[in-house]
Amino acid sequence: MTPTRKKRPRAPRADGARNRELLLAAAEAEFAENGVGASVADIARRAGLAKGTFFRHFMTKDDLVVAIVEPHVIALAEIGERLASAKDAGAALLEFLTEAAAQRQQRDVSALLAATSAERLIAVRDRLLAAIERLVERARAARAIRRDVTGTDLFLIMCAPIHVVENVRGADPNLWRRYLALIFDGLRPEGAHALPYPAPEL
Amino acid sequence: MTPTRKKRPRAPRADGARNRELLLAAAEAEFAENGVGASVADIARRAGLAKGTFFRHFMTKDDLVVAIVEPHVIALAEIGERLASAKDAGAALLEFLTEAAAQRQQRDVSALLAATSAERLIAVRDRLLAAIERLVERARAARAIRRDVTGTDLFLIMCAPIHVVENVRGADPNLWRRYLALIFDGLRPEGAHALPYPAPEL
Amino acid sequence: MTPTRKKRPRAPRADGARNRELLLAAAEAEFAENGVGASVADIARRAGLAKGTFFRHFMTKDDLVVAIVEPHVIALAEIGERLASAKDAGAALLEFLTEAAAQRQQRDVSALLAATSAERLIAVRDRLLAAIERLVERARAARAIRRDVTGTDLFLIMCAPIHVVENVRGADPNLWRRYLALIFDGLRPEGAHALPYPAPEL
Amino acid sequence: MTPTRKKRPRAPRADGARNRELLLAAAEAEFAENGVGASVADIARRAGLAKGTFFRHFMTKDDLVVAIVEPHVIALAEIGERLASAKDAGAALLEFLTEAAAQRQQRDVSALLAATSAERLIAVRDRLLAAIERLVERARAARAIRRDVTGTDLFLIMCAPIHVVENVRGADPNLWRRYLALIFDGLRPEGAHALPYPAPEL
DNA sequence: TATGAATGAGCTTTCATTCAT
DNA sequence: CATGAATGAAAGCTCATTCAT
Repeated sequence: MTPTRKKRPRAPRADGARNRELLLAAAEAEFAENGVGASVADIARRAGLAKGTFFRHFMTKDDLVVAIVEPHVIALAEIGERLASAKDAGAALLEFLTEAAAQRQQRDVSALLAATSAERLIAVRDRLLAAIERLVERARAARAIRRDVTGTDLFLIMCAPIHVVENVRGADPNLWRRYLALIFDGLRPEGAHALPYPAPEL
Repeated sequence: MTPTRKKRPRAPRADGARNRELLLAAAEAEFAENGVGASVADIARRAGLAKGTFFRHFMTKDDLVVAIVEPHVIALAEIGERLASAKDAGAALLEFLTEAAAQRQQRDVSALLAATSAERLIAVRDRLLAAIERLVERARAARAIRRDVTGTDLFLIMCAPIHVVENVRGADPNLWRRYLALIFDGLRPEGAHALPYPAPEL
Repeated sequence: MTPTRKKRPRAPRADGARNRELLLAAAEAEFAENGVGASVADIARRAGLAKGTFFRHFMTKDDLVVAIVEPHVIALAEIGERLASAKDAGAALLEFLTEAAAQRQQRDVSALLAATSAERLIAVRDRLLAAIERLVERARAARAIRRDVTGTDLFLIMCAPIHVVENVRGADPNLWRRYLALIFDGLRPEGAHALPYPAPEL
Repeated sequence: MTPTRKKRPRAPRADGARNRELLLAAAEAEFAENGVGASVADIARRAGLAKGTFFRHFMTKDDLVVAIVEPHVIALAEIGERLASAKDAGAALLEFLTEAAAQRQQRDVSALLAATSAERLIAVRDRLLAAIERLVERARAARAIRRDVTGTDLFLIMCAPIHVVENVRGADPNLWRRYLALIFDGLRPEGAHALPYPAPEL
């Protein structure tokens, strides 16, 4: 009595929301392996869905990129917001940067972010920026970091540890921690030299 | 066999060497704007030449990438080699990094380097690496930088200032100097903290 | 990322299997007229389909050639196998050759066969070869053909009647029958002269 | 005092006629190796000349093909004409066919011939045809061949031995002699069966 | 709603042909 | 006259996107 309409097995009554997740997961994996150039066809296949289904969930490939980046940015903002009430402001900032880098072991948010005309991402970016700003202010007040670095500086430098390591083939997947430590030492007040050029606005 | 008909008046016959430069310049501009994915057609158009002309000068698109990157790397290596005999080893290293970043305002050597199956680039990369190694050793001996950073570290971190600034629209074209200064402060012995993970080999 | 704009109204959606046939037919016609060099674009146009559709059905132009040749070869092998049990072994061989030539009025299997890196065709070719071998043996045993011709000889000579006639413009489409008869007379025992060079192996 | 106008050595005062020969030889070699698809650039390079020079001597690539085929056809016609006065008419015809096949060990005249819109070749073809006609008549009169084969038949069948062997990789370069013998046996009066379809006109 | 066949612009590359030098 | 740089029309193939089913 269970009607079988299709010749081949289909995903067992997969509702829309589930498929969207499937696609996002597949895309994230595919982007990690092959970069943002990964084809929609490959993503759909990896998700076990048809190309048409992809375009039901994301009007363009660009939308997918946004949909991937956005929650990462939000998650990061939330981490920042949570750490804003930590006792040790310096440690909080370091932890934030660590989380930021750890989140995208794979391909970089900033790369994806650059791959899109991200009108929509600006809102969440600003939320992240605000969170970082707060962390930086507290760390500065606690003399944990030098006076002359701003939230924007941190926002920009946040991805550097991953970038630095990006093209090293066969490197330890935690290698970025080395460069985060190195860069973080540059943020400390000890041995700070005056910076040329003021911090930018975004 | 396959006849080719003409439509537009012929270009006024330019000198070959000049056209090669035109193409390199166009490619550099196009890569800067649209990444390495920029199409040969666009590059040729920007150079005011036909697609066929492109392939007279570069057998493959890959060859173009090599042709763009190689002299940059060589020039950098030469700068490094020259600075190896400077009196102030710390200042020499800083100057090297400054030159390195200044050279490619645009898209990054390391990205281009990654975009090619660069058998031929490995040779020049190793020359660059050797030059950096020397600068680092001398700076370390002069206590201008911390003991625990290696030439490889410098090689990897060298492009970071540009990367950091890459996606800031409408920023001061010298903004990277701010981040170079910040990162360089992290290399100094003062306030250095132990680094997790050893430096990688290339 | 790269948007695609539409211009002409969409084709009225045809069934996939049907389009594959359309493409095969178009290709066969195009190959017959212009040789294997005929372009994919022309084949698609002749089939009333877009280029992209071609590559959905045949991953490579080579695959198309295989797809065209293979069933012909198989059909021929089957004819040969069927005729192996005929009473008159000499008549059977002649009939086989007649069918072989009749099948490809157009461009030649052997030419197409040569145009491809036909890993996959070798299997069917061997099956055909085996069938021919059997026919030849029986005909030889029945003294219907001379002792010194082999299956390989027949395989090679099989296409000659078509070849001979290939470039005669405006000829009777059955003209090849004349040359098949002529060639077949050369295979008979009567008036056979010794052959220089042994038959080749394939 | 010997004026040196050029930077690089040039062909030592090569006059036009010589270059034409160079190009023809190069083309013949190139066609033999790579088929008629061989590129003008490769032919010119092999001749040690520039592409421009090629087009001074042959207005189109097609003209080259004609220029290559024509002398072959003429040579063949001359052989035929010479053999027309041989004593043994049957042997003369066989020798003619042998020479015909031997001449183009490499790529086939008929293939080249098919590759061109050979208005110009028709004249020489007719001369060849006439020569063959004479040979056939004499052979027929001498009862060396069957009554029902014509000069046109011979003209058409002339290339078959080469064709048959064309796609056999790694075969003895004289293998065609086997098939010429086989086919020639079919032309003999002994054991001749009636032919369906009359001989064509050209 | 999900599917996947169809689409066509675009990609890199080749090559006959032209023409400034 | 010879040269070889320049041209641009294909060619084979990919891929985001559309839409009939």
